[in-house]
Amino acid sequence: MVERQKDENLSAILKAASDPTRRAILTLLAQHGPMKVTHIARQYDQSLNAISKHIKVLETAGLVSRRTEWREHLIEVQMEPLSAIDLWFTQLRSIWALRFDTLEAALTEETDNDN
Amino acid sequence: MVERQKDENLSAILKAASDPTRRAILTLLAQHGPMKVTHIARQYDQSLNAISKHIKVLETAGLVSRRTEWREHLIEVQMEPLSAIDLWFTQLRSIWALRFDTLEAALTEETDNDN
DNA sequence: CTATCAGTCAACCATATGGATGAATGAATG
DNA sequence: CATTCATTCATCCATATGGTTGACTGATAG
Repeated sequence: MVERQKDENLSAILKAASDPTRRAILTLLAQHGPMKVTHIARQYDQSLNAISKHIKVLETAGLVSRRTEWREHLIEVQMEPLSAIDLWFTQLRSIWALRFDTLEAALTEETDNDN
Repeated sequence: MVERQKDENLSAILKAASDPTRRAILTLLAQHGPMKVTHIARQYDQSLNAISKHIKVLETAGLVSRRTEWREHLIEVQMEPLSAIDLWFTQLRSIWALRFDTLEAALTEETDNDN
């Protein structure tokens, strides 16, 4: 099913976002707009290669896109996939809320009790 | 500063949430309410120890709390810390939106002033 | 007294991750 | 032709992660 796929995507997105450097890159891109890899790398005191790898992780997760203009790669943040996190959170919260409704109903009915 | 602390928290939360098994545990707890470790473990075909470790990760991230009643540990989901993710996302999005405003402003100004 | 039970702790293992360094690529420029 | 430039690829390294199995703990049931 698509479910499994979605779950893997979500894992990738969350994992990609769980690194401080990568979050910083996303923020940077959000404020600066599309940037070259070198330009991004210059902002941090990590090697260009390290940044290049981080970008690839973000790209695999769909959090950034790459427009390659010969040797210059323009990296751009992609907000949309991040909403998968939002969706998951909302779902979880509604499951949680639902439980309270049921609990409340059970309490008012005062019928069952099995621990 | 507190900023650094918050950032580390966020990293921990996102990383904790990035594992499918751990997300499943959160969902389970959200619908069932507080559960014993053994009870949780019985739902998955991983060893009790593996689940115990997952729970500890969730606990460190603040995503679940533990009420120890002698040898029985009651694990309960904590929704509140998850909103840190929401907050981050919202901030990122607003930074992003801001850039568009500025860009738009710059463009209108440019058309006013130039040529 | 011994077995049982709920959990953690302690090793151990394979693989993933984040980082560094040193190629290699291939157009453009001198 | 040699250099420069922007990036990735290939290694290599240390540490983190997810999992397993096997003690250990300490009250209670038999």
